[in-house]
This record gives sequence, structure tokens and C-alpha cells, in this order.
Amino acid sequence: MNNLRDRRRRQTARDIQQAALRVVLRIGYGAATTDAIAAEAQISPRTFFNYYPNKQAAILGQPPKLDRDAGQWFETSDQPLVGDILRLLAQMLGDDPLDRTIMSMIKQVVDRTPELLPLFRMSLDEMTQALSDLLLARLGPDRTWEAMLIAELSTHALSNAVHSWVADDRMTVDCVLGLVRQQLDRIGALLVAGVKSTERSCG
Amino acid sequence: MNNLRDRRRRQTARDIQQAALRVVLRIGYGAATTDAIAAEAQISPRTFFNYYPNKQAAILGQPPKLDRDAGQWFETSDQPLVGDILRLLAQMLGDDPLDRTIMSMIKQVVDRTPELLPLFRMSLDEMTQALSDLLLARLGPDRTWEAMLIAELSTHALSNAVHSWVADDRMTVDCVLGLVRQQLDRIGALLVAGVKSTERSCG
DNA sequence: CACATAAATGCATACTGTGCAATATTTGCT
DNA sequence: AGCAAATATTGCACAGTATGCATTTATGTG
Repeated sequence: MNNLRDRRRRQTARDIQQAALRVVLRIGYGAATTDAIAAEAQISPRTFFNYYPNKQAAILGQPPKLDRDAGQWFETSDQPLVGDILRLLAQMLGDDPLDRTIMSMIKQVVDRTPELLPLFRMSLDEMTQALSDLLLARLGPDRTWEAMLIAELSTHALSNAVHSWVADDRMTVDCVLGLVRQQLDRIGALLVAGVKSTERSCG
Repeated sequence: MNNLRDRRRRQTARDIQQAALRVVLRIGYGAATTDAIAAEAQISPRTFFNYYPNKQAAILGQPPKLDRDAGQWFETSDQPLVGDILRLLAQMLGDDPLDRTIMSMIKQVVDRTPELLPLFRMSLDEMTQALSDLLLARLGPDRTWEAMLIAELSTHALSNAVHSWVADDRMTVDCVLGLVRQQLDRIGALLVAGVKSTERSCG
């Protein structure tokens, strides 16, 4: 079976990530060389690059993945959109629960090293893309931009909510999703305030 | 006056950017070394890094800047939010008009090199941050997340609209803003569809 | 013109990331 | 257990990225 090897591989990936986080928190991102991280993880410098393409990837590890196939129901649902998005996110977080310790360390690193913030944002991109694809299938091809924007919005709202979750031990996953809903609802309210209708002039 | 020197400096920065875009479009992003770009721009390899901190920055040049000070009116306006955001963006595009040729080349590069797409996204971040600050001042400190999300949404919608503008010579800046409004309005409509009210459970 | 300032350059150097080949380890199978 | 195939780890060489520092060159000012 591949299973055993795969488990070891994932464990090593996690080990390297934690080593990277430890070293970076100890001496700072700039000073943390890949060699130092490899030493901390007790692997050869070369092996480091067998697991992660670069230092940043090692810090982030692999972000949770939204399974496109497991979201077939989403495309044809006639329930309210926001509720369905929340169900998708719940599904994803259930499949691949976040590790509060790791997330907390990542947050510390990003806080100390603001130039890494965009990187952290980027790590959401795979999820954003998957969600965007599902939304596109649901909304239709003439709503490509809207699908992308709502996907962005949803993943960023999730990111915000996860930030709160990291900072508060008592918070449950349900609360995270509640926060996401709250944000999306408020955004909707802000956007429609005072709007009559959209007239298109060109394009 | 510094003014003359400054103009030369900005011109050199533009020259280097165009050289970078030419080289990258000719031989691809991966194969385009900083040395080759410096040669194309007829400067020494070392000088390249006096102008841009890295290759990516040279390709993007400096993205348009949203002047926080010029947006004081925004914070206290009682007009509809979306309309005010559009006025801000119009102001910004008026101050610092985009170059269609450059944008078109950037688009070609990003199309050929998908791994650069996040980079392009990042280049919007400064604008997003400025807009987010203005929104925060307007919405109040208890709407921090909403301010960030609406800022994201607006700049991404702008990015989408600019994509269309690049592809269509006849499109004017007004049309770009019209597209932004259209997207924001539609997002609002999608988000509020079927929503009764937000009940908060925790946090 | 001569001086002060800023820009451009050359050189040395640390670090990143990749390809390749050699070695070691694990796995499936008998 | 023992063998062969697959997979993982490692060392080495090397191209490229980026920075610091000292030096040279160009430019604007009086």
C-alpha cells in the first residue's frame, strides 16, 4: 500500500513546517535560511526542496483544500446562496480540520513580518479558485466576474473569522461559520444601501 | 530643482519596466534573467536593483496609488456607499492614468505565466489597503472586517473591469467605472437574496 | 569652472532553487 | 527471509537572485 509511505511523507512535511516555524519565530524570517530549517528538521538541505518548493511554502504548509467533486450538490441547489456557501465551507473544514497551534504560529510570523501578509492571502487562492469554479457552474458563464468576486469575498471572510478563532480558545468551528455569515450579510446590506438599479452604458 | 532628476528617474524606471516586459514576452519569465533585462535596458546588472527590488516588481512597475489625503470627503459623506467608492476610483484613475500598452503587455505575461497571477493580485494590495483605511474611518472601528472585505471587492472588481478595458480599444474610463458599479450591484443582489436577518450566536 | 550631490557601476558574497547521479530505504512478492 | 522494483534521501555542481560597499561617473548649482 502507498498508505504507509504517504502517511510518513505527510508527517515529514508537517515536521519540516514546524521546524520552519520554530526557526523563523526564533531568528526572524529573513535570517532563517533554508539550511537552518533543514538542520532543525534533521534532514539534508537538499531534501527540504523535495518537500516544499521554497521557504514560504514550508511556512504555510498545505492549506485546506476544497474538494470540487464533493460540491456537486452546490451547483444545482436552489437554496439561498450564502447559506450554501457556508455549507461548502463547513464541509471543507470538517474534512480537513485546522490545527490551532500551527495557525497561531503562522499568525505570529505574519504579524512580525508584514511583507508575508500577501503570501498568506495567496495561500487562500486554491480554495478561492475551487469555490469560484463551483459558483461559475451555478451562476452561469455570463456571471464569471461575479463568481470570482463572491469566491474572493467568501474566502477572505473565512480568513478573518479564522483569525478570531486562533485568538480565542473557546471558539468552535460553528462560530467561525457564524462569523462568516455575519460578514457576508453585512457586506450585502452595505452594497445594496441606496441602490436603485444598475444601468449599463457600454461594454 | 530635484524635479528634473526625478523625471529622469521615473523615466528610467519606465524604461526598465518596458525592457523587462519585452524580454519576458520574448523568452518567457523563467528564462528572463535580471542580467538579460539589464542588458536590454542598457544599464548595468547592479543598477537594475537600484530601481526595483526584484524581477517581479520590474514587470509590474508601480501600480496606481490611491491618495489617502485626497479622500477626506469620503469619510463623512452620506451618499450611497457604492457611488462614493466609484468617485474615489475615478479620482485615482484621473490622477494617474493607466497605460494601455503596458497593461496589455502585463496581461500577456500573466496569461502566459499563471504562477504570476497572485503577484498581479498583490499589486492591488496597496490600493486595497488605502481604500480599506478610508472605509474603516467611514464605517467605524466595529466594522473593520467589512471595511477590508469591501475594499478587496472593489479593487478586484476594478481589476476585472481593467481587463476588459485592455482588451477593447474603444472602451473609455467611464465604462470601466460603469463595469465596476455593475459588478458591485450584482454582488449585493446575490448576497441579500433569500436572507432574512443575521442572528449572531457567539464571538 | 568647481563643488556637492546623486546615480551608475564593479566586485565580493550569501542565499535560493534545480538537475543529476549516487546511495539508502521501503515495499511488494515469492 | 530474501530479492527486485519503487521511492526517498543525499551530495555535488551550478545558474540565478539579491545585497553591501567602495569607486567612478554624471548632473545640477552657484
